[in-house]
Formats: sequence, structure tokens, C-alpha cells
Amino acid sequence: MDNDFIKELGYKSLDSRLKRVSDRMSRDIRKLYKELDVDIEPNWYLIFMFLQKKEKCSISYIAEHLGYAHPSIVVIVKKMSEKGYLKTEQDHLDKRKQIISLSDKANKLIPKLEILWNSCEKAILDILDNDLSILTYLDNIDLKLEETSFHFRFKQEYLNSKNKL
Amino acid sequence: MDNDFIKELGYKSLDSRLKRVSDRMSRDIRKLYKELDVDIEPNWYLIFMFLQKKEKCSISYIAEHLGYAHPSIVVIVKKMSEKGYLKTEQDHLDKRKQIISLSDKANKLIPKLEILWNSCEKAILDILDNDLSILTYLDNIDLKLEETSFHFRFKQEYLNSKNKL
DNA sequence: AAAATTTATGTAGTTAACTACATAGTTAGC
DNA sequence: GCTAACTATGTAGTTAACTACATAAATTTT
Repeated sequence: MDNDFIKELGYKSLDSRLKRVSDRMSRDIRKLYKELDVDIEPNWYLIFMFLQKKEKCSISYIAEHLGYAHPSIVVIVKKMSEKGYLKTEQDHLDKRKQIISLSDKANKLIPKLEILWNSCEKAILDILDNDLSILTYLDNIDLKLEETSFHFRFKQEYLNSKNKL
Repeated sequence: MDNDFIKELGYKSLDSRLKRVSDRMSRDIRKLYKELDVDIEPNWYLIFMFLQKKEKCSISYIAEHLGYAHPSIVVIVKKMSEKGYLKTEQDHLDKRKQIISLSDKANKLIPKLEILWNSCEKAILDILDNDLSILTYLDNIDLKLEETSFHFRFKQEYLNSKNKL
């Protein structure tokens, strides 16, 4: 874009900037999934991959390790189960827990999904010009926000400004 | 987070990673706005700032220069007008167009908002460790996606993979 | 000058995240 | 062993973006 106001604002609009990029990417991913008539939602890929690695685990375990709030995972797991991609069994020791795992249907589909995931990966690598150092910056942001939340930082800066007046 | 699966996936989950960071930031910004009982929505700041610069312009002009779809702007402008922060008049030459500008109420509030925006800015600068080079990477991603959409890139990679089989 | 196309705005419904709240089961403290 | 606190899951409603469609006005084509 020629006159991109958000870009012009620089770091001031960092969150809008990040949101805009990720929104564009997920929109385009969704578009191709639709075109190819894939039966799964784009945002299920993290759950598929995580369960490939972990095999069996509970909803809150998934939420914690993906860094999402648990209701987000509850909703995705519900949809994936309805489509037959997940098996759920109750934990015998702790009856509150649901033990989630991939179904046979999921395991059969995964090779096809992997072609899709790998293509997406290549497209990402391409837009990054094979330079992965942006990840270092993202790691650092994550680290800083873990240390002290953005809410706290923002609030402190605000209170400082008020005191100076 | 100790075991962060999204981080572990690296560039493969770039879009989820970007989304997660921006979501966290906007959530925290919203939280402080609520705490301080500010009468405006966090995502209005781009419109306020843009109209400070442009003074008068149409909805689609705003949409184009912020890089959003027009209905997003329509909705925000509607809410801001209802709260009395925007004036709208019909363009005499082109009766389809609405000419939008900041109201007196908006101009009176802006000094207070600027304290907030500046504090947010400082917090962002702080999490970036005063190193703005992440912006260069984002600029580059924007540039690449402008050249060739992510949808096209992803599709090409997918078709290539299919042909190789 | 009529018809076709394009542009500006608006509306309705979708998505993927969230918070706040509810409920049931588990663990800890006394 | 009862009560209180915590944990796992689930539900309802919110948010900010979107697409698809609708309509009216302006512009272009024929």
C-alpha cells in the first residue's frame, strides 16, 4: 500500500500491525481450505499437531501448552469430536478430566493434512526470505510479557505520566 | 511459558504466534481502558489519529489508508458518531459519500487520550527493548504479501507438492 | 440518453479469540 | 470427616476483524 497509516505510525501501532498481518494470513489460509474443500477448520492444526506429539491429554493441558484460555480449546475440541477426529474418554482417577486423543479417522487424514501444512510452511518461509530472525524478536516479546504483563507496564507508564503533570 | 508448543513450532506457526502476541496486547489495553473507565473503545485510536492528520475524509478513504475492509470502518464510525466523537456531512458533489471529521467533543478529549496513547507507546518501546528492527521485518512481510498474496503463495506450494507425488 | 459498470456505503452473518460465570469433582485444613 | 478452596470443564455473551450481499449514486460505454 502506498499510503499506509498504520505503517507510518511505526511501533506505536505495533499491536494493530501484528494483528493485521496475522489476520491476513489466516484469512488466506481459510480461503484455500475452502477452495480445496478440506473438511477441517484451519485453526485445528495446532490441536492435531499437539496430539500427534502427546497422544493423550486433557483439555486444560492442551490450553496451557498452546497458551490459550481453556474455553477456546473446549470449543475446538467439541467441533473436532463432532466431526469424528477426536476420541474422548473419562479419566478414571479424576472424573472431571476428559482424556483426548486422535481418532483413526484423524490418523488416516493426517498424511493429507501434512501436505497442506508443509505447503503453508514453505509459503511462510518464502515471505520471511529464509530469514528466521523475526522469531528471536517474537521470543523476546513473549519473554518480556511473561516477566511483566503488558497491562502492568502500560498502567505504570500511565501513572508516571499522570504524576509528572 | 515453559513448554510452549507454538513457540516450539517456530516459523511454521508464525500466524498463530503473531495473533497470540497481538491478542494479548489488545486484551491488556482493553483491560486498562476499562479500569480507567475511558469512554472510548481501544480500537478507535487509529481513526482518531487518522482524522487528526486528515481532518476530513470519507469512510472508504479511511478504510483504504488503514488497510481494513470498509465494513470494519463503517461499524467503528457508527459507534464513534453515536458517542458524539464524529461529525458527518454529505458530500455535495458525490451524494454517496459521507465526509467524516472529529467533533468538538473529540478534540477536547484528545489531550487526555494522548496521555494514554503515549503511555502505551512507552510500554511498547519497553517490550521491544528500544530495538525497533522488528518493524523492518514486518515491513518486509507486508511488502512480500503485497507483491503476491499469501493465498497465491500457499496455493502454488500446494500444487507443486501435489505434482511431485 | 439508456444501459452497464464501478464505487460508496450499509447490513447480516461468520470466525476465533476472549471474560465471566456455573457446576462438579478433588484436595487440603482443621 | 466436614468444610473450604481449588481445579477441570462447560456455557453464554463480547469483541474486532472479516465476507457476501444489497442499494444508491456516479461514471463509462455504446
